Amino acid sequence: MDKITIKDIAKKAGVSIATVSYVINKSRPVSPELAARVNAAIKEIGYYPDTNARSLKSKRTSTIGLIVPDNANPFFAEIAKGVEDAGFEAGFSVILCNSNAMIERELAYIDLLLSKRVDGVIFAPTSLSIQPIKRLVDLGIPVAVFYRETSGLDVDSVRINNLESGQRATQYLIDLGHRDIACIRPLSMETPSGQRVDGYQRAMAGAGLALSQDLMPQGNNRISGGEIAARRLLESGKRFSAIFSANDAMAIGAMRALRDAGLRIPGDVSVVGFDDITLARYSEPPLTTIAQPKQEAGTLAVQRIVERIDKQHTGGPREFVMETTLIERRSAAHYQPGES
Amino acid sequence: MDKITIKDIAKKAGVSIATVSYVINKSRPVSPELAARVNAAIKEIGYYPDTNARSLKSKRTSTIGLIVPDNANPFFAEIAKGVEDAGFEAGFSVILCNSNAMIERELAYIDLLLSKRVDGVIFAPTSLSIQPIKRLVDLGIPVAVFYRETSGLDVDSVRINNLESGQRATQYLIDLGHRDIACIRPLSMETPSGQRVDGYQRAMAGAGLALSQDLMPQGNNRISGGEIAARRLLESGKRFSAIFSANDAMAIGAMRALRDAGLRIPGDVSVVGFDDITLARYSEPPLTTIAQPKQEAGTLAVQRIVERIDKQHTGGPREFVMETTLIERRSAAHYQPGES
DNA sequence: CTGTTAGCGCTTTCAA
DNA sequence: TTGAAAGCGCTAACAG
Repeated sequence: MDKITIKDIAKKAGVSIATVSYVINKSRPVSPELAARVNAAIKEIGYYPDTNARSLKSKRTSTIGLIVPDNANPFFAEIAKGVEDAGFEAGFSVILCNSNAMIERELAYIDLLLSKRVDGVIFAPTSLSIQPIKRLVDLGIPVAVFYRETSGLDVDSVRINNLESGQRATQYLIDLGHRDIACIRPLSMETPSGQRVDGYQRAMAGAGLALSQDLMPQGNNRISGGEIAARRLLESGKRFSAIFSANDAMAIGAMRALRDAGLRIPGDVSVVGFDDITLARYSEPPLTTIAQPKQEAGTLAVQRIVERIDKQHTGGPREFVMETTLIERRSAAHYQPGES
Repeated sequence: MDKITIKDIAKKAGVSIATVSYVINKSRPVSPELAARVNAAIKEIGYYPDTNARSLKSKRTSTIGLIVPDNANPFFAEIAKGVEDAGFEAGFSVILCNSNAMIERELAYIDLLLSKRVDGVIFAPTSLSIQPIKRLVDLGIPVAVFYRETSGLDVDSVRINNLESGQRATQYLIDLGHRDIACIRPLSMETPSGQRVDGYQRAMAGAGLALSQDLMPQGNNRISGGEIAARRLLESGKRFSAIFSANDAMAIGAMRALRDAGLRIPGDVSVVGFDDITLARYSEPPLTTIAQPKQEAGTLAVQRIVERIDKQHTGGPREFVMETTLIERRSAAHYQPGES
């Protein structure tokens, strides 16, 4: 049962291959009888048109590439899910590419996607470098990027307002009556989570609250980093009644360290995170945090890219800023004078 | 800057397109001078061979399809990661397909993958039906399946011994001195997690312990299902000092219900789960559970499939049974006489 | 309404 | 050592 082609079914149906093609694609009227014969043959032989051969002419592969740092990270897993789902809906397959946060691997995958002639690429970049994106743009491949500014390139971006959201989280704490608010920062400020810290600073300044380096320890963006940062905070001797953490993982680590030190949450110190990872809902106590749409981000990226593929959009770069939401759970409460 | 082809670079280098092809694929010796000219042209123009066109002749797409119920589920996310990683290593792209646990969507994706002429399919089926797999096998596409018996079809399977592992988990509890051991079951016994319950029963029988339907409530495989099941257990009035849950999610739900009822874990009741999901490490208390390799499963599936693609294996079905490991955390302890 | 045929970009005989 | 040319499976003029 070797490869069956359009020819086989043409012969079987007693028509020309052109006719077969036309009934398959409905790209030209075909008499009912012939159409019926063709369809019957297709069904009987079990024929699947070769989309690659088709692409050769049509210049369209109906395939998009998705490059993320790590699809096992729940955050990107959600995004990937959104992309896959919207892609399927729109008739596109998605090639899954993990960069493992290595720029060389991003580049390698881009070459591969280029060779596969994907119609577009959805990209969650690891670094600020525009090199990988530029490669794509220069070749005229539609690109959508997550959580980055478009930095002058003609690509679409889907992101949130990190600064504003960080500000809002902090303001929430301020509104709760907290004055001495610490902030657990990421290692680099040139990142999305770094901008959240800018938001923190802006909120503090807006409320006339003083900033202190001692109250802004850095962490590695993971649970362990949060633990260490919180311990550092405790050791500094500075008083604080609340913590805003630039991401949930560090917030959860911080809560653990706080509890280990005998502090109650939110009794002694309130904690607000950022991201709304799955764990946030199940942490002890459940974490109040800023949620950003993830599946929706994937969906939006697909829409943008399809618009470009279909030439519905040919203009310049577009930015789509998604709304974040503050999810109130149980790790933050009104300030109540006490120790610490 | 329109599509550039092998012709463009042939012209630029002043050679025939055949020569270009040969230097790209090193499929025939080419004089150093020509090779150099060609490579220079490729570099300068920025040429990427069209792998689809290539596939047309070579009958190989270097692409595999991965069908899972939901890549956002951490379990399948890990598997997908393993597949992607091993695939990249082996020179294969992977097309991500979520079936959303719907057999029609599995079928739809299979048709799509067939049309894309993928070299193989890695499949985590939703149902026991062999219909989807049969379609692939009949067309001679290499297939690897997760967590299912091969049921007579010529496919490879990568799985764990659920029965034995369930038995081991239960035996662990027995060895801890527990006699009255409950079991939270899935809705259907015709599933991998159902087999774990068979293992539970076997262990109980082996230890001469009686089974009771009251101690075997069903759950929907999610946290909520575990909560409800545990509550039912409590209401039954039957005494039990330990619970084996057919999966972690339900175990975590059960622990929550138990705590809400004022019971201490593992003081009053020990709990053992199955799967070792991420949450298990961070639950309160951290959950003792059976871990099954996930990324490794993905890697193994890719290996098997590549062996078939490369015709290194042409025999019949193969089963690869992976080892599970009992991860001792803090939700299970020695039996100590008390209430409940 | 239907069939013939020229490619799409590439690989690979077959000749030179 | 190199090139010409015949396809791979399909689409889409171009002719009937």
